[in-house]
Order: sequence, then C-alpha cells, then structure tokens
Amino acid sequence: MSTKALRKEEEDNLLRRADDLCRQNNLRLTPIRERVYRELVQSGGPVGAYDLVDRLSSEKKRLAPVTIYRALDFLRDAGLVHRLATQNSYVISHGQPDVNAMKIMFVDSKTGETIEVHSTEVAEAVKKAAEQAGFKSVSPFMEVEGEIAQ
Amino acid sequence: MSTKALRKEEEDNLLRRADDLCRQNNLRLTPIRERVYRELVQSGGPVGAYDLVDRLSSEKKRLAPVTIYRALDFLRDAGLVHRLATQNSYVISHGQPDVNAMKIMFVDSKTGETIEVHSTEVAEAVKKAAEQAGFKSVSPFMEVEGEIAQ
DNA sequence: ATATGATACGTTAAAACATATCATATGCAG
DNA sequence: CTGCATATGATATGTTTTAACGTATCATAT
Repeated sequence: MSTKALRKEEEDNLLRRADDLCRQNNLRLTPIRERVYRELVQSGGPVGAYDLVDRLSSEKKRLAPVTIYRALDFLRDAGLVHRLATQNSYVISHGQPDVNAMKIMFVDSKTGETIEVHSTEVAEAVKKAAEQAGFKSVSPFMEVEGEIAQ
Repeated sequence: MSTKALRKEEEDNLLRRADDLCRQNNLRLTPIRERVYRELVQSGGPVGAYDLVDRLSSEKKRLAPVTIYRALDFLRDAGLVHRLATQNSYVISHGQPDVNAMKIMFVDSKTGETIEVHSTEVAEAVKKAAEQAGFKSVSPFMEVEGEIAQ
C-alpha cells in the first residue's frame, strides 16, 4: 500500500472523528468549518489564516478573513485545531485527546514543520512547576521550538 | 525593608547583569536598547511593542515602532527578553540562565500576568519527547497558558 | 586627510494578522 | 408559523511586524 493511500485513509479517519465529536457534543460542523478542517488535514502542517482564505476562495467567491477566523475559533474550541502562536498559524490536533497528557507541538525553527507528541511525563512536570508558580490549571497544549534532526 | 526597596534593588541587579552580559559578549547595550530593557524591568510584566513606543516617546520625539522592534530583537538574541507569542508582548527573562533548565513562562489566560519558573525536570521530559519527535534540540523557553490560583 | 567597513538608528511605507460592526440567512423550539 | 439563537456575508478598521532605503557614527585602513 502506498503512503499516499495511507495518508488518504488517515484523512478520512480524522474527518470522521471530527464529525463524530461534533455530533456527540451538539456542535455544528457546518460546510465552511468542515472545509477549513479538511484543508488543514490535507495540508499536513500549519497553515496561516490568510493562506486558508486563499485556498478556500474560488474565482467567483472570495471568503472574508473573518469567516476563516470564525471557523478556526470553532475548531479550536472543539479541540480539533491548535493555534501555533509563534507562527501565527493553525494546525490540526492529532491523536486521541488523552486527558492526562500534554500535547506538545514541536515546531522546526527553520521550516515551520510541526510534529505533535503527547506526554504524560511532561504534563506532570509542568503541573509541578505550575504549582510553584501558583497556577492551579494549565493548558494541555504547548508549543516548543527546536530543530529537526537532519 | 519595603518591598519597593527590594524591587529597586532587583531592578538594579538586572540592569547590571544585562550590562555585564553584553560587555562579556561584545554586544552593545546602546541607550535605546537599555531604555527598552529598563522599561520592561520596571513594568514587572509583559509589555506590547506599541506600549513601549508610547512609554519611550516624549512630546518632542516619537520613536518609530521599528526602532522598538529592533531593540527587542537585540535583547531577545542576547537572551535578556522573551517574546510571549500568545500575548504579542515582551517580558524580561529573570534568573540566572541555567543551561539545563527549561524556562517556563506561565501566562494567566485572563490577566496576561506572567510568572517564570525554571525546571530541569520539565527540560528533561521535554527533551525526551523531542527525541520521539525527531528533534535534536529545543528552545530553552516555553510558554504555558493557565490560570492563577485566586 | 581621506576612504572603507561595520553597526545602529531614522523615516516611510507596506505586509501580515486579527477583529468590529451590521446586515442577512438559516435552523430550530415553542 | 413565529420568534430566537446561531451562522454567514460584506465592509471596514485595528494591530502587529517587517521591508526598503537612507543617514549617522565610529573604528580602522590607505
């Protein structure tokens, strides 16, 4: 089986999973929201909001930035998409959301390429540090810049 | 001794430390750079670039945004200042730069208030996760959103 | 003394990113 | 069907960051 086929399957899985999640939580995965999510899935990496505007606009119909931002807000609230603040871009959240794990987005400083890793070990260490800082709860997402080997 | 006095002492310490660091690395802590750094020190928290423009501008002379950004870039390169990507703001980096520790900026989601904690435990856990992701090196800074107790 | 190079800063403009506002449409509960 | 909440369309504006180009300053070389 080609990697392309695998890729396609995973895309479908993600879309189904998104659909299920929304259904179960009474969230409306409207056409625009679904298209934004699909675009992020297919891109395989972080994409800027204005890039999404371009990619989802046709000759006849140009979407307004605010439309994309609204869709992104929805997807982020649903936990399907994560914003990379250091890159001003947006990326799908992989994996089953394990409540106890920290979802770390490693971002390559040069290319912007990202890889997501879930780690309960990091989650625990961060939680401990948070207590020192007087923080009672912390986001389960974080972003770390670095360099990919090779 | 009042907390104010303590505060003043710490400010002086930070400024001296910055001065030393630059001297030792042949970096030029010019007046503008020093003023930007001092302003960040005195504010005690994250400050936006345009805030800095306002605060460092006088009636007769208004600094251009780019001037501030350049000073901030210098200070960031020197490791004296950290950019809070989630807040579009800038904050001094406290503490002796411990090479083995992760410098975590906890950011209160509501107020934007920050507290910096250094943790070798987090550094190690993140390093391990980075290896899983195929990352050979990671930034010693990270930013975590959360909520302050109370 | 004059030229060259390196670095910082000034000035103007624009790119890139994000939100406000108000109008219109669409779904859905009563 | 009606009214209310929610989603989208359209336009404008706000905010943050960088680009491009010129000048000032100072050290060093010719």
